[in-house]
Amino acid sequence: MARWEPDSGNRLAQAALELYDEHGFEDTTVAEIAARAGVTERTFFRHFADKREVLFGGAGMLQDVFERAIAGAPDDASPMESVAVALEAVGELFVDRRPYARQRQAIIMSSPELRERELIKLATLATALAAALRARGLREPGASLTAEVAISVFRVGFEQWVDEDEDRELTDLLRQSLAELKVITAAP
Amino acid sequence: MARWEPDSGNRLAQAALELYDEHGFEDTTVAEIAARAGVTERTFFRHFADKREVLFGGAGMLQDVFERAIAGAPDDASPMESVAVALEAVGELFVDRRPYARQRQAIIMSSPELRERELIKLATLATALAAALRARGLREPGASLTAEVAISVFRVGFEQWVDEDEDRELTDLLRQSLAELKVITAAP
DNA sequence: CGGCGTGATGTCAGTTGCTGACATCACCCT
DNA sequence: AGGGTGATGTCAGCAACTGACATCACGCCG
Repeated sequence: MARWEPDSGNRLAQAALELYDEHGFEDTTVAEIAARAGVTERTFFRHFADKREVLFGGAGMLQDVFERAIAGAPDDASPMESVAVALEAVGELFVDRRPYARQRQAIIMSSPELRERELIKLATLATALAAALRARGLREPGASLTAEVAISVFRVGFEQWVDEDEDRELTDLLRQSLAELKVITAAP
Repeated sequence: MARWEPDSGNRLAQAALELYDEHGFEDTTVAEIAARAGVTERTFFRHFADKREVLFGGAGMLQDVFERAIAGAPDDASPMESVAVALEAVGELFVDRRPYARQRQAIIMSSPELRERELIKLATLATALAAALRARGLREPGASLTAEVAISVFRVGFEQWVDEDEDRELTDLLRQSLAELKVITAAP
């Protein structure tokens, strides 16, 4: 018999999500999370760098999909075309995830500390995208600018998807957000 | 005679800047900052919400200039034209400030915690810009998208200005960054 | 089969960021 | 002259995080 229940990392993440939802982020203590997961506070900090990080386990996957899509776009695709390709791929990633995304987003938006963490994750993502675009031959500052813009389009579309009541697909909203951007920047 | 030396807020900000520069952000303690400024730790927290905030006193002014410029742009200016106007105004704000901006930026970039704070300041700024654009009649999601893009252009230009060795004006780099954006989004 | 390294966890003590409650006292206004 | 006020000091305390060391099931190797 195992000395401890397995999967303590996931149990901690689940417990944290529940408690942040029930009592709010600031009013839940790491000790409470650990207790609900059946481990020690120290164990929490062995799995997650800090109290915020426990909500951002999926960031790596998002970045992977984004990077791979950029790298895999047709060789002759323009920067904006490769962004469009990437946004399609990312849209797929969230299919059927709206309830979870909504709960998580509500928690994040309720706490400035968590918003900060979310922002740095997106900024890191933008940095990775810029590198992927440079690998395709795009130069600075165009690469960074394109990457930033891609993230902006993603963010605006994503927030709409999470907030709105209708059941439009994320992919649709991302396409629409991108189209809107082109209209705006094309105007004199 | 005054009971205490005046201007403790500024003294604290100055002491913090020095110490963050000398020993690094993580390795300086609020007690040290307070000691150098000749006050108590408690007084530090009366002036600044936390250890990071002491570096961001200027954020309010930046936001003011941005908002006023958007609001003051010609009535018939397109969204991108009002962004251009705002970037001009903001460029002026930093004239002769490069040494300070450089030192501060080096400190911020050296610490993830400080980068997070910087990002949320820019995000707040973007929110304010979106509101200013809506006040001019622009609708969502165009307003948010335009605001985000304006911040991206600012950020990319600003970082170039801080990093590069030549002595180009911030205004020039912002104009160039904006032009680059238009090229990118205009391509198919 | 038995010892032995290993990895995940527990235990404990300590530092630091940050907060609430209350005291002090120069200054200003009346 | 007296009372109010604002900026500061003092103190106690919680919670986030860290380093050092102990424990012990498991699996490998001889």
